[in-house]
Amino acid sequence: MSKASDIAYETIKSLIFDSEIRPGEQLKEEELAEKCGVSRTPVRDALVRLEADFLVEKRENQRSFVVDPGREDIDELFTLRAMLEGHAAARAAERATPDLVARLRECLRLVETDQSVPVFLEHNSKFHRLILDAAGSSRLVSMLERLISQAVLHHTANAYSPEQIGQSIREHRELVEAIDRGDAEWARSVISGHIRRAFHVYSETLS
Amino acid sequence: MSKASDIAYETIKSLIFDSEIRPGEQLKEEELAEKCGVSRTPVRDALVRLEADFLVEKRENQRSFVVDPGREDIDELFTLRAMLEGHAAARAAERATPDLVARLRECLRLVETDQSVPVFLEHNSKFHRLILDAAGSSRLVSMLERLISQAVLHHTANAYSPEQIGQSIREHRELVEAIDRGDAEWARSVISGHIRRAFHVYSETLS
DNA sequence: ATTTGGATATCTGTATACAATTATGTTGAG
DNA sequence: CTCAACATAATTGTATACAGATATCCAAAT
Repeated sequence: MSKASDIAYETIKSLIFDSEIRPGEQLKEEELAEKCGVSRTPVRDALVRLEADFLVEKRENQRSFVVDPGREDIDELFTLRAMLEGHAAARAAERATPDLVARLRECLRLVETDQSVPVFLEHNSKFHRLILDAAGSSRLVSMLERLISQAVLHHTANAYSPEQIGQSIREHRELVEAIDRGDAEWARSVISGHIRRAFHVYSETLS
Repeated sequence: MSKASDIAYETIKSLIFDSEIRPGEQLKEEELAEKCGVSRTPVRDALVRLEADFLVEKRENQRSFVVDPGREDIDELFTLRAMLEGHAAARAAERATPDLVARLRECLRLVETDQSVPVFLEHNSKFHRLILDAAGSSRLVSMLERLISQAVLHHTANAYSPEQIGQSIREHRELVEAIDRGDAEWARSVISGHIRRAFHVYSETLS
């Protein structure tokens, strides 16, 4: 997409992620246009895209709102993610190259040397991204991107404990081994469990 | 969405499904605007939505084209659909109500009395739609809608022979039984197989 | 014949004006 | 005081104009 349209898209997305616009809140085109420094036209483009990302919903009265997923939605979200990402991992294992494995290991190594939360979060998403790309299915990639951006929405500042980070890293390590050996089903199982566990960690911060 | 925007969306979609615009062909906004009887603005809206549906792609040179999925893409498409629709069927089985089962049976009955291709097609999609709605997950619904809206899948249906229609109906009947008994895994297996089979039917029309 | 340069045409991106729709506030009747 | 009906404001939808980008074509040079 073009410049102004992209600016609008990224800016609005950031506003949502940084909770400067809260779930359930209304999005007014003119207001957003001003904040983004562009006209309403690219803002409308961005809103349509954000709708496809499940980040914004347009209600019957034609107004746009930031989505506010309920507990049920979040459960379903993680389930779908586990399923799709499991599929991605399986495919990645089938098509694994030495280069991919090397990159994954590098990613792991960086987290292991510094297990602080921000470093972990950064390399965590990088790790998942590598696997996703390795699956080599553009549709799968965009579907998962949309789901993941949803999950992040409610859970930006999640408090991972050191033990939980340790467990995550162990799971990642196991996943790399599964991929390295080309064992698709092993890879699928590991990552499904990994995501289900993440769901429960998240669940507890809710209640 | 609004009137003109919806008209553009539906019209362009039809043009693609009816092969009046072929895969790989360029979509020119002004040309489409004229065909739809609206201005370029709602056409652009429609194009962004069609992009999210994986029906249209915008290349680096900023031009829009009808997607032309390769054999690999189509395989992946059916795989994803089998996975997601399997999940939908499993959920539907878990939450099955007598009303849902009755509706599914009614749908079946109508096809059994008249096994012609058009009647089959209509009730086929209605059948799948019922299950999808029964799964009760809005994200799952829209993800599947996007996958199903692929032109390929539409063209598949026309290739069904009487025996294949018969087989499809038998599978549907089995699915209803699985749902009626609340057996999620049975439902998942039946529909996965159902879709994988559809893939091979389609595959043969290709070569 | 092939390539390079640039003029021209085509298409897309954005802003803006105005129309249509939806929300809000106010007044008056019961 | 409550509610309906209307007037007014706020917001979204669409068309259009123009600017910017990309493609196309043709001529001149090698």
